[in-house]
Amino acid sequence: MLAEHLELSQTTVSLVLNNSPSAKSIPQETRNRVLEAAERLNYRPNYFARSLRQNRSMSVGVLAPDLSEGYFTRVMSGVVQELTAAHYFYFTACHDWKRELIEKYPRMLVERAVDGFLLLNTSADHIAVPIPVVAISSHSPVANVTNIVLDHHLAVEQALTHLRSLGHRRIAFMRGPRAIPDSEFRWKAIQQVAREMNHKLDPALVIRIDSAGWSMKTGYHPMAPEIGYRPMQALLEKTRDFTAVFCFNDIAAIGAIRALKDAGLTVPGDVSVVGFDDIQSAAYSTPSLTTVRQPLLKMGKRGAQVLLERIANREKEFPSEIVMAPELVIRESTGPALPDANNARDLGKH
Amino acid sequence: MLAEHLELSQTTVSLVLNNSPSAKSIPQETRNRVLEAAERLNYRPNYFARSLRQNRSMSVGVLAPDLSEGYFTRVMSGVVQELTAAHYFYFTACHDWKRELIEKYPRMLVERAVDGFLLLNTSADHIAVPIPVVAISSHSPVANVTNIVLDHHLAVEQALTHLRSLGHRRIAFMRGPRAIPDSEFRWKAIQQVAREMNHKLDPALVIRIDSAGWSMKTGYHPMAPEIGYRPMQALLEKTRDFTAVFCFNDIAAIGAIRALKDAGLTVPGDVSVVGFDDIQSAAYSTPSLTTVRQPLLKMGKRGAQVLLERIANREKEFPSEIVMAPELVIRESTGPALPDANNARDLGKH
DNA sequence: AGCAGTTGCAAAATCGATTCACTAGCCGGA
DNA sequence: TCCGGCTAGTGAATCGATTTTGCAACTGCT
Repeated sequence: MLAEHLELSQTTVSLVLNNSPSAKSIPQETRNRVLEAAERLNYRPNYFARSLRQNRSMSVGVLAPDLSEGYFTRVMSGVVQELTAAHYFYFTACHDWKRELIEKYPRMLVERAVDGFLLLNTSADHIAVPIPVVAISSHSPVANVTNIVLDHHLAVEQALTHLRSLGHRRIAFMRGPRAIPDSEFRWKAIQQVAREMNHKLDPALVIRIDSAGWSMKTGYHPMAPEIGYRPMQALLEKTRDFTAVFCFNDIAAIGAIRALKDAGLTVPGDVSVVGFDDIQSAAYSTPSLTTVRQPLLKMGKRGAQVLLERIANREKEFPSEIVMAPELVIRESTGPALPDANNARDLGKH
Repeated sequence: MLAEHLELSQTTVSLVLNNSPSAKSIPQETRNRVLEAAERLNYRPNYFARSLRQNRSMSVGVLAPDLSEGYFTRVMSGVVQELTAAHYFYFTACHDWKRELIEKYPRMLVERAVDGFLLLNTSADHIAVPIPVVAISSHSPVANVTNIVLDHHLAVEQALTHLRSLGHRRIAFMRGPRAIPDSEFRWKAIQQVAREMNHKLDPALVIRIDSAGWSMKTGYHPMAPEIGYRPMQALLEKTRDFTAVFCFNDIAAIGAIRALKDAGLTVPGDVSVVGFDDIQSAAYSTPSLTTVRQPLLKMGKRGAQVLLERIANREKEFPSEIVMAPELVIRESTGPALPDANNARDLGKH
């Protein structure tokens, strides 16, 4: 503010520059003088001083497992659109699925005085902060947290309806890693929808991404199709009595397809594969993936919007859950079931 | 600090908590009293007040084109390791190759009082900020900027030596997008190494990622193999008189491979393909990619280290360039050249 | 003229730390 | 005794804004 000492008091300058309502008594001519001087001297208010007084940082913390391409990028691109429009910036912290970091980073960011918190794919259960929180793809009914979730029931319904209408009855299901909040939720939806559709769920056809000594904590990389390759390989060793598989996400689907090919099966000829998310490469892999698209961009935007509203109005009540609709994208990896083709081959081996 | 008014003066408390050297005259017993009270009351110094006084924010700005999986993730994971160890956080800003944003974001972040700047894959040319800057994969000799670069001469040498030792002589080269600083640098290296190795560069076999009305500004997505598919397709329409192609990056290589397959050629049977970067999926695509690995993690770590040093010591002189060594990773996408095989087929068409 | 209400601005408090300048008390040596 | 130096702190300035309070001058109304 020193620069302005040439003319008026700090008060006046502050009122004018912030276009404060109580500055209505200041005549246009004085305003112009101030604005012109600020422009000329390239005046920028000190961020710390302002934040100290107003007690807000105009920034939020984003807590995510990692910076993976598929999920993170897409969601963040929606988030950033909203934040930028509101003149907000964000700190990113990746917890790498480590419990210790999941608890430490929120504390550190609160000390950094972030105005709010955005959780991506991370359970809000163990996060206790005195600021607004919005969790995307988490399902914890925690007080003061708004969850932005996908309608998994609808998602599963779309996938299953598609597969069954192609004649598939023996369908394998791939469950997600325990650490990802959606995993359990998706599985519950699968069970319920199967019941509703009178579809028989065979426990022998259920595989897990993080089974058998393989978990997020040991060398998990979200972009590694390995997460789908291994469980599919394991399944194929036990049985080939299925004509379709519903994968936990697109990366896993790509890995599963490779495992199927390596086992001498064709996709979608012998086995149809459905992915989840619709990441960019889903359209580009061979065969291109039929997949349940999550409106990730929209989820990011909505999440950021709600967070900003919560920040602006800390008293108001906000919904604890906002549900978004998925959309089935049909591409090359699904096709009609060859009736009992696999079954026959399987029997032929005996 | 109010809480501490129970006992001592602000000064004392501050000295003790910061373990300041001038606190040597404070007896251990008093120290303990202060520390114990701070612990008990869960005291956290106000970030703004402290930053205002000390005039540093303990955070840096990261300017990148986008949040793509391949490059960004890998580099940032190195960066974050160093920043976290030094108790720094970072703001991310993605300029999406828009000149306007490339100039705007640095200004905004300087107003946010970041202590330094990290540029990823972004030219430092148009960035004028009064704080330390480290640019990773930029080659602009700008004052006060340290560039962390790859040894492109060595990189090209490794790739070319590999291909030539497999018998390849007719090699196509894919140039990168103009907007990416490495593109021009890589191309210069290719020209020079070719000269040194007596390798004939045929202009008819040089293709560009952003040729023909396709640039970063129109729908570019770093994860879209399309960036390699289109130029390869265009090349194949003109000639098939080549046995290998050296792609600008792995994503483009994956796209190029798909274009080759769609044209009825096999990889590496008919054409060998070399990528660049060694992103995660390079090892998982079919065929797995032979590629020049950039030590991205190390580049990120080194970049962050230098930036932190520059911040800690604003006067000292720092090198304007730090060069890192690449490493050729040989996988399935390259193989021996079939002597004149493609040539023959090409002639056969006439 | 007298009083209320508005206009146009300034002084000073405030936000919560860090840091500079000082001092009271005590001890030891000249 | 007197001075210097050490111990164990304290008081006040400072960082740079925002915000509260105050107040003189003017305007308008009766």
